[in-house]
Parts: sequence; structure tokens; C-alpha cells
Amino acid sequence: MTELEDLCLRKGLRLTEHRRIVLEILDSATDHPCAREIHRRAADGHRIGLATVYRTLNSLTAAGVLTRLTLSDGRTRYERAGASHPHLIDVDTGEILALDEDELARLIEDTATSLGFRLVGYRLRMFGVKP
Amino acid sequence: MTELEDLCLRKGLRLTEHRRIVLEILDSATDHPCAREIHRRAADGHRIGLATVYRTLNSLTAAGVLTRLTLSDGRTRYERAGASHPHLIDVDTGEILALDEDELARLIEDTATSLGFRLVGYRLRMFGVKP
DNA sequence: CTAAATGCAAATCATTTGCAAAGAG
DNA sequence: CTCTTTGCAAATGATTTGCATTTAG
Repeated sequence: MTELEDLCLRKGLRLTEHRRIVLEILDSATDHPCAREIHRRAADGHRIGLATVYRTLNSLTAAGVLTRLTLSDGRTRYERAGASHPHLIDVDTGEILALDEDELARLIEDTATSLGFRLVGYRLRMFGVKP
Repeated sequence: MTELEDLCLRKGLRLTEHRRIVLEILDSATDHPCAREIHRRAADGHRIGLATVYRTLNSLTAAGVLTRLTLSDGRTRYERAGASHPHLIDVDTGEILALDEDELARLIEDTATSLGFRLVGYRLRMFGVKP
């Protein structure tokens, strides 16, 4: 896991088994688990406290490796950080399309710039129905 | 406040002073206050409990009058439903700017259309920092 | 060895809920 | 008068933190 070693070096973090485990869980996950769920999965076969999971998620998020996905159900979910891109959600089926729309991305960036901000990321969720 | 009377009638809710106050605060707000903040503003001149604010926000949200804005700072923020518009969030200060960007809105709508969807709504959140 | 990381339990913070009292229709 | 709404305080649930102990470098 070179990326993690690299990251730890750069951020002055120590490369612990726990960070490996949490990152591995998120890498292999097909969903977006919350802290408790990550702990549940990590604790299966390892000795790891819930507080450690929270701390790890926080440091990895601060380090830019993870992104928080805040849905409105109270729990914070996590995913590997990556390219900001627009999503279109089919309101009828719940299906999510991740779009690759350069023009939108550029306009979004330009808008932020024109307001005097440097764009750190964005999330565009469009809700639509098939007519 | 005919709209509220109407709503209460349709939903079998009672038209109370508290619902009026909460809705009025959200209508006149230029920001997106959280429950505590709404309570703070409402309590200025009125006798209203925090629990009532929460209950009111929940029933108005369930009734479709309000929308929850879930940022990743732990608190849920509220706004009048229906207003799809882009937001830019200052990552350093937490300040939220609700933008009125026609060009973006149009492009977003066009994008959905070109994908064969009718746009029901969208949420664009941009995260930026002041250089 | 020394500072960072961990486990556990206690502490916070936002939000919800139980219950008796107050208010709308 | 009946049923909803409210206030207050206690309960919940997610996340954070204090502290003594362990561990990576």
C-alpha cells in the first residue's frame, strides 16, 4: 500500500495497521459506510475501538484521502476522495448516473473564481425523471 | 399568510403562532439557519421551546414546505423548498452563499434534458476558499 | 526512547421523546 | 370539549475527548 505509506510520510502520520484496515475497507466497499459500519467490518477479525475508527476517518479526511458524504439520515458516510463530478439521480428508480460533463465542471469552476474563491471541490446532484 | 393556512388545512395541522414564526424566520432569512439558530431568532420576543422548533421543522419538512440542507458540520440547515439554486460554501468559515446563477441553472437543466430526463430539481454545492 | 496512536469510558452536541399542561377548532 | 401542540426535562445516538497504556519510528 504505497499510497498510504506515502501519505503518512508526507503528513507525519504513523503507518499503523488500523489506518490500513480502514482504508482497505473503504477501497473494497461497494457502498458508502458510516463510521459504525466501518468499525463493524473492521472489528471482524481485528481489535479496534470505535474511537479509533472515528479518529482515523478524521485524519484521513483531513489529509484529503477521504470525503465525507453527508446524507440527511444523521450519520456521516465516507468514500475515497476523487474527482468532483456531477451526479444525476433518477427520482423514480433511485439510479445514480455519474456524469462526465466538462462544460458543467468548467462553468462551476469559473463561477467560483468569479466570486473570488478558489474551488476546492463541488457536488452537483440533479434529480430527474424519465418523461 | 394564506399559504400556511392552506397547508395546515390540507395536512390537518393546526395553525399556530409557532409555525408562523418559524416559517417567517426562514422566509426572511438570507442564510440557511440550523434549528438552534432558528430557535435563537424565534425566542427573541417569543416564548418558544427548542423542541417545538425541531418539531415544527420536521412537520414542515414532511409537508414539503421546507428542505433540509445537510452540510458536514453536524447541524441540519433548513430552507424553503422549491428553490433549486447553487450554493457556494466557504470551507474555512462555513459561510454559505446562495447564488443566483442563471447560466449555471440553464446549463444544468440542459444537461439533464440532453440525457433524456426531465429535471425535477438539483443541488449544487461548491466548496471554496478565499485565496 | 519519544511522540503519536489506541482503548475505554466519560463527555458533548444535535435531535427526539414522554408526559402533563395549554391551546386550536 | 377533544385532539393537537407545547414546554421541559430526560433519553438517544452520533461523534469527540481525557487519560493511562501501547507502539511506530
